[in-house]
Amino acid sequence: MTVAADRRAEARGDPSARRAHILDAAETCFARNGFHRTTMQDLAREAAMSPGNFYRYFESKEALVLGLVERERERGTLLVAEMEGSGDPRGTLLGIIARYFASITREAATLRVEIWSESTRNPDIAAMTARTEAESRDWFVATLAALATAPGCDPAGLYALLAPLMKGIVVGRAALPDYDVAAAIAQLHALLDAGLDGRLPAPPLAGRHAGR
Amino acid sequence: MTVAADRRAEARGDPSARRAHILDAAETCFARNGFHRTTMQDLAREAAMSPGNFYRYFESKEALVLGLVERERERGTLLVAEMEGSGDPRGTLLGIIARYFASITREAATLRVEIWSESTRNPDIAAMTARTEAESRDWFVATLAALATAPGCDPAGLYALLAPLMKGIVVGRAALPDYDVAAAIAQLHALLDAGLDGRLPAPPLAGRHAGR
Amino acid sequence: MTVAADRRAEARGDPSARRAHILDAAETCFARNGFHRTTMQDLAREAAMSPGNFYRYFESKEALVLGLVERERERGTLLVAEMEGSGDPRGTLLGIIARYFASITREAATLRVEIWSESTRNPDIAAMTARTEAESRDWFVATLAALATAPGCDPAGLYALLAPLMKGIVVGRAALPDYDVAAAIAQLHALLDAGLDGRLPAPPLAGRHAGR
Amino acid sequence: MTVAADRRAEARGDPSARRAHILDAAETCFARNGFHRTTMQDLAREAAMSPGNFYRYFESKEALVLGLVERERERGTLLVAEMEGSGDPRGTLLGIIARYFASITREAATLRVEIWSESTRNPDIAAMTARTEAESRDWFVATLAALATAPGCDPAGLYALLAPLMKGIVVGRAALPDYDVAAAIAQLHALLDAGLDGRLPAPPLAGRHAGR
DNA sequence: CATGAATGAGGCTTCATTCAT
DNA sequence: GATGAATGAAGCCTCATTCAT
Repeated sequence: MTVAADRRAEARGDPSARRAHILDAAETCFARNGFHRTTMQDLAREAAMSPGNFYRYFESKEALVLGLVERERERGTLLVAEMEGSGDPRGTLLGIIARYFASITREAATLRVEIWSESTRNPDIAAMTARTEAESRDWFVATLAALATAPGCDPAGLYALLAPLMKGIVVGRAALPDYDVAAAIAQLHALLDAGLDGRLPAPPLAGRHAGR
Repeated sequence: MTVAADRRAEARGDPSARRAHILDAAETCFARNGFHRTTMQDLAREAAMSPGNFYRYFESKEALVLGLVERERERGTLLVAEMEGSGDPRGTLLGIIARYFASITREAATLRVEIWSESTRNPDIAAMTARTEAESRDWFVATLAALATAPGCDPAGLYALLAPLMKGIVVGRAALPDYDVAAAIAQLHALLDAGLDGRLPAPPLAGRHAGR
Repeated sequence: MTVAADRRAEARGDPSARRAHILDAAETCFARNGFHRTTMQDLAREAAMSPGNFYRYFESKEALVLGLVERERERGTLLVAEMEGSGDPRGTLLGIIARYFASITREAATLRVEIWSESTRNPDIAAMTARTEAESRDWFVATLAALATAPGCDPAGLYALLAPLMKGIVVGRAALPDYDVAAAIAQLHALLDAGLDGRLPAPPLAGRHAGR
Repeated sequence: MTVAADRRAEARGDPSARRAHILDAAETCFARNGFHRTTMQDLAREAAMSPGNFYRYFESKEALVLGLVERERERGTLLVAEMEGSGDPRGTLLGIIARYFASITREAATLRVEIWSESTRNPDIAAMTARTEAESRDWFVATLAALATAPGCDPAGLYALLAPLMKGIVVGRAALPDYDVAAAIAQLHALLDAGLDGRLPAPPLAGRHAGR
């Protein structure tokens, strides 16, 4: 299919393709300049579309961020489902970590931090972020439990370690130009192995089950 | 200096007290509503000061964030110096972690994420953040080395684990309403102990040297 | 023509039926929300028609108001002609007054005020309004003259009283939620009777001839 | 006082002078082009003021209309109070009618119709219009009662005639270029005299007391 | 003929910054 | 020094109108 045909197909009818196209542009712009420094004009230029047209697909500029977060969540779900089909649980786990935290581009990391920041101001985004986090935790804990190689492994406890670790790596990637992601990931892998092997000491007191 | 004297100094022209007062207001406002949603009018109200007056002490609204980050860095340096005087290195380490990551309020965490986000847009803030991070790392590595209880302890490697972990805890505190900070901190403490005892496996490959 | 046939004619291309259908929708929308607060999308929804289609029948949104005023004028002419066939001049007069001023709905009154307001901005509408007014005056004066029961009756003078009175009743109906139309109409009827009976004093000076 | 000094006095402090200045500009613009066709830029030009500055004195563009209506109401109250001091009730009555309905400029009439039209859309303006109407009615009825020269005079009934008559004259003045205000006013005066003399027949049925 | 997606000018409003007092 | 009224450049969004299908 030619590019022109592709454009026409996109331009015609299919609203979800249109939405996706807009979200692509928003992703690019927000990652590049941040939500607050991106104007609807910037977006229009990036999406090769008039400003007014956005509002046929999204209620407001804020709704674009929400759409972005939602799409990211769906993509995660899809990716997991896809990789789980491979029948290699450990590979899937490492793959997910790699995809979402290790080999993340600086722009993507920046966008992630931006979204966490918006989460603290916008209830809708906060809700979507919480949902993503909950789904992520459920999957991780289940997967860690399945991969545990020793009875001493505490999947929930391990996730309580992994989750902030992964988030912190994203922050480092975004905010520190010289951040050594590889080193952090190597440490994370070693930690993961140790955890699955039951070689990580449980914390002394209660509180070993993460979150609510 | 008494509080009254302090107030008087502030009421009259002591520029550094004035700056501090303004930064206090900025901290409050930015933590409450975020940088982009705080207007100079908000700031003026919070600081009980005319909007025009800010510009005698700070170049611009952006400079306020920079001032905030700088002050935070100085405060960290001061706090460390103070606590190290106690002659209890382990207590100092745990105290610093508690002060900056464990017992952080939600507002403070939010502000921290906000600043990380701004770091990705504003080179001055990025530089200041990088400097803070470098100083933090140096101190942590030195302190971990001093506290190591076994030859297998790898201070730099341990820091490569602790640093993102702590950042991630801040993100969780800020972006997830139900985040269980206590559980994460308990895990961190256990990890720290294990690390200092050399019970954490080093990552297989190198990667412990900074680089990109 | 049956309703079904009418619908079919409308569904197919009969342009004048199409125009009427559009004007119906415009009347509904403008009465409900006013000219300036009605969007072409609102109109499209009301008329069950695409926005673009309006422009095949009317030049612009403004032209719709003009069309509305014109239709209203024609309807008035028709109604008068119809009622005059009854051979009851007095009944016709009272009927017209009732139809146009007494039993007017609030929405209709609102629309009338809206149109007067637009008259002051749009020359085309002003011209149409003036024409309607002129025809109305001619008919009223002629009818009053025919109904006069005493030589002292001054039809033109009486109309100079009736015309603003009727307009004012419409304004009251539109702008004052608690306006008592019935009371005003009762007064108007009494006034009309008195005028036809020559019991109304002529104004001292001239001034009964139009002109500015 | 020089114009420059005047400008300075106006520019300095006094917010109510500033509000008045803005309302003057709004009155001019709204009368000239109507509320919906006047942009904040137009207003800014007319008021020799930047667009942003309006919002220090009025919440929104709509609030300007409300301010205008309110000021008009207050002016009416003031004017009445002033004229009543003259000790000539009949002169006061005729003066008020002249001032507000007879010698009204076309622009003023246009603005009045515009406001009636807005009344049907904006509850705040509707409330203010209703209040003005109520005060107007109270004063008219009291004044008519005081001026009645015969026991047969029905002040409330007379007002139910006068009120729409006056409104209708305003509509005519605004919407009909050739409207003969003088003739209408002459009729109104004659009607008023007849009413005060008890020479107007009461309407047959009840309903002789206007509105609620 | 009809559609409805798309356009893009322009409206209202906000807010960082300035400057006369 | 300090004030706070004023500025004016954008920013988000709406909506009459067009035009490819």
